[in-house]
Parts: sequence; C-alpha cells; structure tokens
Amino acid sequence: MRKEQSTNYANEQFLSQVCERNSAISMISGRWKAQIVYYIYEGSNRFNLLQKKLPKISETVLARQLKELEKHAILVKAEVPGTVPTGIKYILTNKGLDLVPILESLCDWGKIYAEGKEIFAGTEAENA
Amino acid sequence: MRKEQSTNYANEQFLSQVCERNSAISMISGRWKAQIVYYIYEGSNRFNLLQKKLPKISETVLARQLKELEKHAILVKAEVPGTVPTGIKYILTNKGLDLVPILESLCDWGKIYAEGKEIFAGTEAENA
DNA sequence: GCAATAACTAACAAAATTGTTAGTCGACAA
DNA sequence: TTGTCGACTAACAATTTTGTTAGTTATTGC
Repeated sequence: MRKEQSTNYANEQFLSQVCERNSAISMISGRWKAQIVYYIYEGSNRFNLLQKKLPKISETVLARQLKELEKHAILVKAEVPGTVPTGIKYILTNKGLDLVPILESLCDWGKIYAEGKEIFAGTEAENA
Repeated sequence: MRKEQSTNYANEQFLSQVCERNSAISMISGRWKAQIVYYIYEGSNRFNLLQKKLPKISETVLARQLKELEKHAILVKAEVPGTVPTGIKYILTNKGLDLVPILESLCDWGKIYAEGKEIFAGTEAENA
C-alpha cells in the first residue's frame, strides 16, 4: 500500500516529527472515520448497525475504516457473548473516548461559521 | 479537479450533511495544512518564511495549500505596505484563530498516547 | 544586460485513498 | 438445499491528493 521510498511518505513522517498534531490528524482524516467513531460512541457498535447509519458505505469500505481505527488503537473489537456465530462489537478505547470531545469542538467550530458567523481578518492592529 | 458525479464526491457531501464535523475535518486534513496554520499563528506569515519552516515542501504545493486554506476562509492574504514589489502576508481570520486551540488539543491527544499512556478498552461494565 | 528574489500558475506524473465486484465461512431458516 | 445473515477479505478500478518540472512578473543589485 504505502511506498516507503516516496516523497509523500517521507513528508508524512517529517510532519509527524514536527508535531503529533499532524499524526493525530492523519489518524482521523479518512473519509468516514470521525463519523464512525461518533456513532460507536452513541451506541451503534456493531457492523450492521453502522451500515444502517451509513447507508452509502459499502461493506468493504466500512471494514477497512474500522481496521484502520483499530490499528491506531482508537477502538478494539470484542466478541459479543452468547451469540452464534460469535458476533463482534466495537468498543472505543480510552484513546478513542478522549477524541470525542475534540470531535465535538470541531463540529461546533464548523457549525457556527457555516451558520453565518461573521468572518474577518485577525487583529487589525497587526501592522508588522 | 472534482468529479461532481462521482460516488466519492456524493459521499463527501452526504457526510457534510450528517454533521459539520466532517466538513471541518476535510478543511484541515490536507498534508501540510494544520502545520501551516500553526506557523502562521506563530508569526511565519510570509510565503518564504513558511518555506524556511517547511524545507521539504515545494513552492507549488505550498501555494496550493494556502489557496485552499484561503478558500475555506481560515486565512486571508494581505499586502505588506511599503514593499516593492508588493509583498504578501497571510493573516488568520477569526475562524482560523478559533481553530488553533482545537489543533492544540489534537496535539496533546496525540502526544500523551505516543508517549506511552496506557490504552485500554472503554468501560468494562459495558455488557450490552 | 544578467542574475536573483518573492510569489505565484499550468500541466503533468506519481502515489494514496476510496469505491466496486466477487467470494468466504459457519449457522440457521424455509 | 437453497437462501440469508453477519462479518469479513482480495483484487482491481476510479478518483483524489500530492509532488515535479518548467514557466511568469516585476524589481532591485551587480
């Protein structure tokens, strides 16, 4: 998948070293990831529940996104006891849970400006 | 650039309508964007200052990222008075400034887990 | 006149992400 | 026994993002 000799890859590494901010963003910036985290947080913690919430996503893509979230330890898989065949649910780790309020502030940030909050250039006193 | 008939585009639109969170993430998820916002915030507000901070970025790519940030009203361009030919500086808007603390919390989030904070599955009491 | 600097753009190529098609496996239901 | 469900995977194609190469414009310094 990743070409470890590419400039693209090297630049990603470089940015991660400049600040964790950049790796954090790359962890949550897949097409469906933030929304998946949020739905799991709200209780849609099974594969098929997520599919119902996201009717446009294909199974393949959902599985892939979940796997990447698992790779970054934002969630883990757990067996649902007493189901045959064994069902699987997704549980946010503490790392994933800590992300939720940050996603909420991003949400608010997007919302207030989308709803028409005035935008202007920073301090006018800035004549450097 | 964008194919407005693609599934990919439709899915992006769909997610934006589910929650502003998703459009917010797409605004900041370009390779260099968060870091550029941060450097401008810290005072590296000229094209060439940003190039010095990010030696690996090419001019073309930097110009492209700045243009996208401008499109999302996170920053604006301003002429630097008294320079010939007219210099240009980048100023964060209030929208861009509001983003900074969110980027800081993402940074902290990334950092504490990268530094070894223990990760475990959410509440064990969750037997749903 | 020749090179250099600041701040770009266009066209193209490389790489990465996203989406599609098809198939798996075990258990139950009709 | 054919079909369905839940939870996937592999291979491939479409789309998007990122990076590269080669310009541009105006002006000052040599």
